Amino acid sequence: MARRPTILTVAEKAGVAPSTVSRYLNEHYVSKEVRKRLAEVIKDLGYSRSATARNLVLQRKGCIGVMVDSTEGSWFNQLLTGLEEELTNLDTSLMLTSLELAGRYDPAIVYKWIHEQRIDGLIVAKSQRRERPIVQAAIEAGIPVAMIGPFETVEHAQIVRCNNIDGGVTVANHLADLGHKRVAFVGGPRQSIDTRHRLRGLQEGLSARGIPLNNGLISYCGSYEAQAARSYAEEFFRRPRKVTAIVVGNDALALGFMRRALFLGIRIPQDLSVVGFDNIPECDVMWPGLTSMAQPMREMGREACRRILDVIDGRNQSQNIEYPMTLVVRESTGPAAGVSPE
Amino acid sequence: MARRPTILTVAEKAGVAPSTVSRYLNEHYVSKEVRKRLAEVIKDLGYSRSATARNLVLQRKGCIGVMVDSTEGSWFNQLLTGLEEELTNLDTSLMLTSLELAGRYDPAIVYKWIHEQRIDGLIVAKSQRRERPIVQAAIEAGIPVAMIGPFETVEHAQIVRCNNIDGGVTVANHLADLGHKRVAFVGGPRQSIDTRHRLRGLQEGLSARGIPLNNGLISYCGSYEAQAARSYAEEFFRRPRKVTAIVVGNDALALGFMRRALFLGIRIPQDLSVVGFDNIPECDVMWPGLTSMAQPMREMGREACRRILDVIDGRNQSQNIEYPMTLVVRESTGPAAGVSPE
DNA sequence: TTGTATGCGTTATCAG
DNA sequence: CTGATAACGCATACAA
Repeated sequence: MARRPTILTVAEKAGVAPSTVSRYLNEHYVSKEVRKRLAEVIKDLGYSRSATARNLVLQRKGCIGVMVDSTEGSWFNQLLTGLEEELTNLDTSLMLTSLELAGRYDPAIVYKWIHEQRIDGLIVAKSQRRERPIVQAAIEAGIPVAMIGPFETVEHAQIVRCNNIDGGVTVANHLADLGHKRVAFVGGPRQSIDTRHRLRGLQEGLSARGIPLNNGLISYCGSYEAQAARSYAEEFFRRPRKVTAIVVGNDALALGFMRRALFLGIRIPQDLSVVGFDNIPECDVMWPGLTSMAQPMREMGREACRRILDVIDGRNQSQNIEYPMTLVVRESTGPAAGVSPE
Repeated sequence: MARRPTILTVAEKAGVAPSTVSRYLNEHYVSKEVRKRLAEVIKDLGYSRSATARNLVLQRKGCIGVMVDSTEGSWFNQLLTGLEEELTNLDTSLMLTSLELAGRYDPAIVYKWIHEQRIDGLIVAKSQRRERPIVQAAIEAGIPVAMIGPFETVEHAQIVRCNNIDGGVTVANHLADLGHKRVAFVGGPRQSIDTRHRLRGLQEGLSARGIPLNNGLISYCGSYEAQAARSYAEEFFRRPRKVTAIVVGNDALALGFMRRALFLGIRIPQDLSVVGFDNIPECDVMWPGLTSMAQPMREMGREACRRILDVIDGRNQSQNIEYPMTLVVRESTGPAAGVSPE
């Protein structure tokens, strides 16, 4: 098999210097004729430049790292689609790690990436507070960082998130429109910025419609794991509460909650309407389907990539961006009827 | 910020030649004393070798491509975890593409990878027949290929799959143990090797227990999309069929089937037991949970990586490997009671 | 506008 | 066993 053509092969065949070819490739100044000739030769030869060599001289890795709590869960899946789309365009590869690979929390891999300079940038998906030191380390090492839906805001990092407050308001209006007067909220971790914003929006929205959401109706699961919501549901249905709808911190929790509710024979939405956040694909798997506020995960993933690469290429970039959420109505919400659970 | 140390820095500080350091790094012959000295210097300096430079001289890319029908769906998610674990160890990055990114079928990206020599190896997850030309192109280009659960067998590729026949037998026994005498099967595409093997195992297993599974009880959805199973369920429940259990080609289909069944008011498993294959996480989201035959996706992903890299490194590798499946019993299967649906 | 020369950090070949 | 030296394929400063 013949060796694949290099920049020298092209230069020779076109009768120009290698550096001219390089300039052409990088869209620097080249005379019109030469440009045309090169275009032809390159097509003839089927030439394409070596990313490896290019990265070597540019001191790059051609690879960005993606760090996530857990790759399980569809939240990440959708994000990945966006990353994939953008990185493929940009001819950059990916290193992936979930921090809970071996079942326990182990950020060592990411530290290794940082120290060994394996990555050109770091994307942190849904970070928690405990990941803060890693993010700091990356920033201090000069590695551009983008955070998607972070637990808390971080300086010197690109932040990509949703407008969870508006999302909460939208949910409030949806429920109010259906005639609900007594609504409960159960969040994930109490400190989670997402949970807090969603709650705040919900409160504002309900309040504007004359519906109170006082502390007695607010509680937290302590985590975003479905299991936590199942336990919570157990307790929720044990003691009678006069609510006709419940808003849950995210879909994973909402689905866990619903599952237990169905197990207990609760009818959804006749006895209780349920709303989640994130619009993960599982919302559609369940019967009844879960009404949810969607994040444009795919677009957010793409944006995070673009920003990272902008920073790498020296194009500066504003720090924050917020996407709107959109309501996806399914079967888990319906008109308020009786008071439930009884 | 100081430039990071290179092999030259190390060589100088240790008073040896760069080539000696290289040999040390690659575990070639080096005297004991020198080895010890180098170990120290390297630790002192915090040196780590540049993957880019190494790849350049070794004519590698340090990246393997992963191609999948669709990254949506948890089947892939679990696989990814395995890939991630192994690639991180091996210091190799990833390029990912689903063939249906833009909603339509577009294998152009993979052809580009192959042509531009962007990847050292290709992992094909759950290929369909239409992907055959791409796989062939990769093989002809000399790129090692590993296929996970392929639609059909391919020469010169590493094949990693499950023993679906035994899996079918296990399902048969599970249902027979529960007292089911009339069992139906609904597969994905009729030609899918997975569907065929699962059916064959099921037939063998049932037959051994004296339960017939004749053609009248066998049908196909034509695809592995949940939507297809919903339509199928619609029809299935329209005309009375005297079966107490149904085995579905995979979990995505089984969940779609169940969803429609629940919508129609069928009680699972009292009226009908349902079994799927793959054990995707959604099995646990649903109520009732779906009984399913699990594939060790994570391990299969790791194995595929290892094989690819073995081939790259010149270590030959046998071609096929088959993993056992394990039964995960949830709530969707129960004792055969009446005859359903009525 | 284009060509020349040099370096990016490794590995491999071949003497010593 | 170890040390020079030549690639690997490209980008850039500088000279022309």
